[in-house]
Amino acid sequence: MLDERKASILRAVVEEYIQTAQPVGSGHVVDAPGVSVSSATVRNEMAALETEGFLAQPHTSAGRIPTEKGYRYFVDALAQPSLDRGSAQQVRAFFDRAHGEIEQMLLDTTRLLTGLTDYAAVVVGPPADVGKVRSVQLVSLTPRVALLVAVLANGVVEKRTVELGDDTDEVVLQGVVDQLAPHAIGQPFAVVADVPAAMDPVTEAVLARVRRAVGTSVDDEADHVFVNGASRISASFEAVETVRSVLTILEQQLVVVSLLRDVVDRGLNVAIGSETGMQPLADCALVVAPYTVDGERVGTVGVLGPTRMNYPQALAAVAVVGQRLGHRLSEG
Amino acid sequence: MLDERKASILRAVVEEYIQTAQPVGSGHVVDAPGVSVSSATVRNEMAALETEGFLAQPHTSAGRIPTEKGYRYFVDALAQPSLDRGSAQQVRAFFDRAHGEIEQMLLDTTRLLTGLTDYAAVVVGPPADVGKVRSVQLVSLTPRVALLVAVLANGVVEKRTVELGDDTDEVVLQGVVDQLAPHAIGQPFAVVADVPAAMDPVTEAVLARVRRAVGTSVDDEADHVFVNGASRISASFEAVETVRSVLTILEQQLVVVSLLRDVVDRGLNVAIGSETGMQPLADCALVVAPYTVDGERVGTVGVLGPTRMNYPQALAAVAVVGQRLGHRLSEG
DNA sequence: GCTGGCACTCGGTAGGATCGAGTGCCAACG
DNA sequence: CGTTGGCACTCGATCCTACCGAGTGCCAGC
Repeated sequence: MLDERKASILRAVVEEYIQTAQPVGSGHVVDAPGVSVSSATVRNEMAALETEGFLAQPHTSAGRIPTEKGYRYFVDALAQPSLDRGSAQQVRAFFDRAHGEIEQMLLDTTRLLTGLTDYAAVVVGPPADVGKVRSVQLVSLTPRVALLVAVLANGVVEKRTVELGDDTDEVVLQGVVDQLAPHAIGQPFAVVADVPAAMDPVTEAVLARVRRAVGTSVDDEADHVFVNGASRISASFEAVETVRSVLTILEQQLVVVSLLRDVVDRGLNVAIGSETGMQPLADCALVVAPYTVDGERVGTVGVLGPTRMNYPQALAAVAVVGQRLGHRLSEG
Repeated sequence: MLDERKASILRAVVEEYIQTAQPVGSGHVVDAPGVSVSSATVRNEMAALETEGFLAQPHTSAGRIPTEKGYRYFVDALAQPSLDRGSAQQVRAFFDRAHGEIEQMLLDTTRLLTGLTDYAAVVVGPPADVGKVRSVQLVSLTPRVALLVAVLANGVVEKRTVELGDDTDEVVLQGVVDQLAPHAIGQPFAVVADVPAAMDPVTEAVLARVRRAVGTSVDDEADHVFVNGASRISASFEAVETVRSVLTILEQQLVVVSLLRDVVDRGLNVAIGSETGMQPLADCALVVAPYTVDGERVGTVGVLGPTRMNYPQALAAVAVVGQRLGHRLSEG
C-alpha cells in the first residue's frame, strides 16, 4: 500500500513520536534508516502521507504525529514484536516458579505484564462453564445459612451462599448433596441450577434455594477478570481528565470483559483509539492475545496504554505471556 | 483550646476551602455563623490562628488555607458526622438486600462507600485465623495436582493447590482428609499446617505437601483487602504526579492493609496528611472505622480522599457502614 | 525527481503592565 | 481595650507584545 520510502518515513515518525511524544519534523526523519534523501523530499512525502491520512499536523508549521490509520499501518506492516533478553528471562522465570491457585496465578500474570510493559494489564480468566465440576459440597455455616462449594477441574472454586428457610441439619444437607453430586459431576457449574426435583419435600425445599443461588449470579463473568497497574495510566497521560475517564472504564469489570471479548472476536490483536469502540479510550490502545487450554480459547490477556505505546514490546509481551499461560494451565 | 470566635473562624475557613479549594480571605468569613465582627477583626484572628499553626498562607496577600493541625482541630472539635437522608436510605437498602458470599459483600461494600462519598474506598476483611474451619476437603484435579479447600465458619473459603509427588488416587486423598479433618475442624485455618504425622507413609507424604502449601502463604492477608473507586483519586487532585503516587500506594495491598491497621491501632478514626506515615499520602486523608463481629474487631472499612475532604460526610458514612457491616456479618 | 534556498507560520517563552483579592497596620471610636 | 474603617502595600493571575526557532510549503535550478 505504501512504497518503501513512505513506509520508512512513517516508521520513523511513529517510532520517534512514541519515544518523545513530540510532533516529528522532517529534519529528524532524514537520518533514519531507509531514508537517504534530503529533508525537502521528506517534507513532500510527509505532506503526501498526511493527505492519505497516515499523519496529522497539530497546527501549521509543526511536525507530524501519527493518526490512528498511521498506527494501524505501523502495527500491521512495520512493527515486528520483539522482547528484550531480560524480559524474556523474566517471563520464563515467572512461569517456571508459577504454581498453585489458578486465580492467584492469573492475578500474578497481570503483575507480570505490568512489569514487562509499564502499562495497565488485564487478564480474563476461563468462564465458569469451561471447567467441569469435580466436587460439590454443602457446608453449614449457621443453622439457617449454608455454603455451596463446587470445585472445577481447572482449579476454580465456585461458591454460593444458600439461605435456608428453616433450621436445617447436616443430615438434610448431605441428602441434598447426594442428589446434587451425580447430576453435576463432570458438567459445567451452571447445570447445577437444573438439578431435578427430589422426592423428599425437605430436600426439595433446599434444592430450590440452591437452584436460585446458582441461577442468580450468571453475571459472574466479572469475577474472572483481573486488572493491574492502573497507576501506569496516570503516567501515560498529561491531562488528569483523560486519566480519570480511562480509570473509570478500567473499574467496570463487565465493560472490560466485553471490550476484550469484542476485540478478540473481531480477530484483532490490537485496537487503536476509536477501534476500541469506547469514546473514553480514544487516546488509548489495547493489545490483546487469547490463550488456549487444550486447544480451546478460554481467556485473554492484554495491556492498555496510550496510542503512542511501544507496540513491538507490547505485542511480544502479550503474545508470549498468553502462550505460556495457556501451556501452564493446560498441564494442570 | 481555641476560644469560640477563633473556632468559628477556623470552621468557616475549613468548610469553604473544602468546597472551593481556594485560599479563603477574611471577607468570605465575615458572614459565616458565629462570626459577627468586621473583616479587620477576622484578619487579626486569622493572623493569630496562623502563628498558632492552624492556618497557612500560600503567599503574602493571599487568603488562608488549613494546615494539618487545622484539619485535625476541625475533625476533633468542630465536625460532627452527618449523613444526608438519601445516603442513609442507600445504606439501609444495601444491607437489607445484601446476601450471600462474604467476599462479594465486602467488595460491594467498597462500591457502596465509593458511591456515598465519591472517594476511594477500602475494606479489609476478617483475617483467616478468625474463622474456624468447618470443613476440609481435598479434591483431585489431575493425577498429580489436588486442591485443598477449607470452608471457614464466617463463609470464607481458603484454597491451596497441592502438587503431589506421584500419581495419587482418591483413596489416598480421602485418607489424608480423614487425618486432617478431626485435627482442623473448629480450629483456625493456619493450624492445618500443624497436622500430626500419619502412620501410613503414602498418606504422610501427601500431608507433608499439604503442610507446606498451607504454610507458604502466610502473606495471604493481602487476599482480604478490597479497594474501589481509585478513579476518584484523579478527580481529587490537579497534579497528575500526585495521582500517580497515590494510586501506586493503593495498588500495593499489603501496604494498604498495614496502613489501615496502623491507623486503627493508634486509636484514630482519621489520619490527615503526614499522620498516615506515608509520604505519598501527604495530601490525603484517611477516614476509617473498625467493624466487629460478635464483639471482636475483625476488619476495617475506610475511605481515602484529599486532605480537603468532606469530613462530616465521610466520618458518618464510614461509621454507619462499619456498624451495619458488622451486624450483617454477625448474624451470619 | 531531488535538492538547497527562502519566505512564512505559529506555538512557546520572556518581559512588562495591569488588575484585584487580600493583607497588615494604624488611628479613631464606643 | 477590643473593634472597626481606612489605607498603603503585596503578589499571583491575566493579558499583551515581542521574539525566537522549529518546521512548513513552494520554487527555481541541478
